Amino acid sequence: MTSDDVGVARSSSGESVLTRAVRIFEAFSPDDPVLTVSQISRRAALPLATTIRLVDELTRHGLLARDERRRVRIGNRMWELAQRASPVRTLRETAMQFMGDLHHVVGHSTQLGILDGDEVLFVERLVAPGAVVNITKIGGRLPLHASSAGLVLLATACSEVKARVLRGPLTAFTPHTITDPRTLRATLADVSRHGLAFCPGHIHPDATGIAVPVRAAGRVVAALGLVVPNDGNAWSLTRPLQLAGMALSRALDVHARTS
Amino acid sequence: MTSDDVGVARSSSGESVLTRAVRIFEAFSPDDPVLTVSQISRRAALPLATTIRLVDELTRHGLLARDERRRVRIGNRMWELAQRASPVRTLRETAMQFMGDLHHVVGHSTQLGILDGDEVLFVERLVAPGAVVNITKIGGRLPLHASSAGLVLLATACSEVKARVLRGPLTAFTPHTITDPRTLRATLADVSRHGLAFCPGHIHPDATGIAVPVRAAGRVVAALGLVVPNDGNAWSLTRPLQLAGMALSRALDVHARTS
DNA sequence: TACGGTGTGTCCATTCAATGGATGCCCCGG
DNA sequence: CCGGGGCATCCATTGAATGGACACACCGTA
Repeated sequence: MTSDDVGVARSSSGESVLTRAVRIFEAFSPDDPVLTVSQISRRAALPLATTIRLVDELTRHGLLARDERRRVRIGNRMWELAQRASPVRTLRETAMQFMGDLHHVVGHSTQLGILDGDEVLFVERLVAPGAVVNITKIGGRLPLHASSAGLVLLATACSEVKARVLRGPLTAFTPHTITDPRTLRATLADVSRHGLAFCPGHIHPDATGIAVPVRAAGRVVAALGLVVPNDGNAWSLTRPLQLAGMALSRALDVHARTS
Repeated sequence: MTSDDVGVARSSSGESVLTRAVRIFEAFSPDDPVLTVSQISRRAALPLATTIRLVDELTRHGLLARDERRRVRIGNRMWELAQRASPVRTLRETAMQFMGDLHHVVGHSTQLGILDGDEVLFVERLVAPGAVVNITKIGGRLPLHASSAGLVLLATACSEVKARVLRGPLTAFTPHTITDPRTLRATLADVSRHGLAFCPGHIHPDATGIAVPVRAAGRVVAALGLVVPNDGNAWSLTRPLQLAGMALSRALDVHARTS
């Protein structure tokens, strides 16, 4: 075992290729969209030789791409495959015009989120130039209990998700973040009743999040939200937001009926 | 061989797992966003057992998702990974406002395409309600020689791509599609000189495509285009389009400098 | 009730694609 | 000239992946 262990490979570490591929993709982030193979190897905790082979193959498939310096970035084909048939696509496509209108009228950051896992996944965002701080990003996530969009989605989520979130740790972003399960449960009832979530300072002290449900065929499929300054005027924006949410919901129904 | 060949598996057909996974994703299309495992198995030409195993694992990673009837669709995580660090994201994000403005002013379908492989890949589109026929889709592709956006991108593409397209078959969509390599070469020179591609009826008899280059740091990174009715008014829309293209180019430069 | 068709999922002996340490190359800064 | 980092290839080893057979569930028809 120790004597003539010149042996080459003691084979794998018990992971599937797909797992490793996903880890490679996860190595990228908005802050590091371009990586060297070595960086990927370290971040994904994969042997260098293995990383090189996988990156090579993913590149051949167009899921990754390499620039002139042989650095690696995510390939356009990846985007294309994801875009092609994802439910996100149709939602985004019809939502955009309404978001544009809303953004134009209220002049604040507008965003659209869906429930994925136990988080909100933001699929579209229109930023107001010089707007309040907004940590949301397209493709970004926020916990369900802390964000206005999250509360809207959680209020109509299935009981398993509700139970998990109510049980799980309710991490605080600010002193105003809801961290008590009983408060959360009461808030959810409120949100359900009014069809509106109003979250002053829950995520950032200077920002208020407001969100309304977006329905398709009666079921809540997304949350449409605004991020506005944390002043007394926030409430006046709830009406336009609600109208926009209703308009989008109607458009989704029409779209579904004609296609 | 025939007698006791009760043997189970004669193992693989010499394909990597990743190749198969990509084929599974390619089985989906905008027209069939939801498939059964059997359908995937047939379309991807994979044994059923293998398909089930791979679909299972991809689902565990969130790259695929299954509905209540156990049918399969592309998962949100796929979209998220692609979105996160793809160059498409930043381009789309800054382009959107300018596309919105342009769309608002001219009132026709507006689209943004990039060069990927030897085709245009459209990354964003704003449709005019009741507009001319427009076969482009977000995430859709068109050949370089036939579309206005394609000509803009081809005019500034590297010589290898140019050579391949000029050599390759130039398929016709209508009698107006450019199919002669010499005409194509001349047109490309024109497009380069004027910074504009004007394609009446090249793709559809009733539609005119117009496109201008979008530059970042001097290099052409995308093509901004309009699809308008095939009447005499099309030319009057070139000026606004050119302005929008220039505005977007400037915004990309500023964005690059500040980030 | 029986029956064919279709979609789904599990089992498991077989085996080849995947593995990763070793080696060497190139480039850069000291 | 040397050390360090990134990149890439080689190749003996092996376990993850394979896919035919089997079994179950469902549905409309005979």
